[in-house]
Amino acid sequence: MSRASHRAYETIRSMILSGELPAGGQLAEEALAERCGVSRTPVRDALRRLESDLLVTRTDTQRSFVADWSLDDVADAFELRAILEGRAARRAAERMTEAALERIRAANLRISEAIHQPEPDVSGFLDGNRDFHSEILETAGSRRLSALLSTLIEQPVVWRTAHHYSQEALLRSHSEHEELIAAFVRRDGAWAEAIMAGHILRAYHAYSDAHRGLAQLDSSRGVN
Amino acid sequence: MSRASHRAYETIRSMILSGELPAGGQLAEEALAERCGVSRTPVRDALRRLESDLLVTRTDTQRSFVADWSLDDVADAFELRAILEGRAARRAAERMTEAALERIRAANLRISEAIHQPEPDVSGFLDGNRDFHSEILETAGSRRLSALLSTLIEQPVVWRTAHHYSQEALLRSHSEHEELIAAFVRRDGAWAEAIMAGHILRAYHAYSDAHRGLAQLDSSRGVN
DNA sequence: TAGGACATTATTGTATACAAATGTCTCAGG
DNA sequence: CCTGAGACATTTGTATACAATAATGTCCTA
Repeated sequence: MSRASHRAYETIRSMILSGELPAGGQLAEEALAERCGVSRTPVRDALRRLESDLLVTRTDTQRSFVADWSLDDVADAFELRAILEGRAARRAAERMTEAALERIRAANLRISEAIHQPEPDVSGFLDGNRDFHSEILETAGSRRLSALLSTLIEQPVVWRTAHHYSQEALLRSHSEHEELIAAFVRRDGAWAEAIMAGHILRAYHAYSDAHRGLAQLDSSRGVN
Repeated sequence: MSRASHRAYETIRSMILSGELPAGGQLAEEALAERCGVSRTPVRDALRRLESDLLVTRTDTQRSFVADWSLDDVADAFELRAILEGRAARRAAERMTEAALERIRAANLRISEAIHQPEPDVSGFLDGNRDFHSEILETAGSRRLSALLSTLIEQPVVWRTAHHYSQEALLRSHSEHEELIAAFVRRDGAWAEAIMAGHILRAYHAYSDAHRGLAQLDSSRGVN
């Protein structure tokens, strides 16, 4: 993707993920064009793409809005992710190479370094986590599966909540990754699939707990 | 979607599905614009959309080509479809209403009429089949699941091969639909999921058999 | 003749102008 | 006070011109 178009996509996307553009808010092409410093044409491109990522929705009259993720939608996405990423883990285990295994181990090592600190480095955790999962997806070797999962991984609400995960949840995540690696070492697809599905569903509940906590905080402050 | 843009999408899509635009062939925006009778702008829209449907691929230098589906890609897509559409059937069974059941029965009745003829009406079968599956998807009530499956359902090669299915395969499909309906009547999600997964995988082999037959025919004629 | 620099052509990207559609506000009439 | 028609403002869709980039061809040199 070319310069202006790419910039518009990245800019709008990060504004949505960060919450700078609030859920449910309208996205007018011209306003976005100005904020991105490009013309409407690349903005329209970006909106189409974000729509297929389900980060943006459109009304029947073609107005764009920041997608509003209800708790049910998030649960839905996690459920599908558990199924598909489980399948990816199975395929990855069956096709695992030493080189890929090494990269996966390295990613988990970075996670370990990020979380074993008095004040956990959440961004470091998220980066390592992304690498860990995307290496597995790569090894699974199915373009379709990658395409399907790409719309499920980045969710605005989840992203913003990550900074409130307990250290315990982060440690648990790391140790589940270790178990996954053990399954890869043994090339045991069924095992890898089971662990991965459980891993994702546990992550859902970690999110759900953190989110409930935040919602409570907000309501006691009269926010929202 | 608006007039010109929609027309471009439909036109290009049907040219790809019908094989009028051969797999691997380049898609130049201006040429397509002329054939669709619109300007490049809506054509670009359409290409982006077709790209997210995986009917079109792009090189790293932004040239568009008709996606070339290898046999492995098709197998891959069917495997994912079996998983996801199985899940959809489970959810549909759990949420089934009388009204939806009636629409599903009606779709299968249309299929029955289309195939119980000396010369089966394949287009009628395909239409009824599409309705049957989309009613189930609707009843499943997951926007995400619908979005994921939409990229898996229409595959050019499969589409073109459908006209060579044996009548036996069509009859079998119809009777599997009946069994699915029985699972819906009993609101038995697990049963529905199992039948649906089997149904899709059987459809894959029906395709694969028909395709192999065609390929043999082509090669004996020196085509391709 | 092979290979590489340059010019040429083809193709895509971006900006802009205008058309079409949608949304909003006002105000008259009930 | 409500309602709806119509004018006005806002927003999106489309066409087109031009810029930027990639592909192709040509000619020169070794």
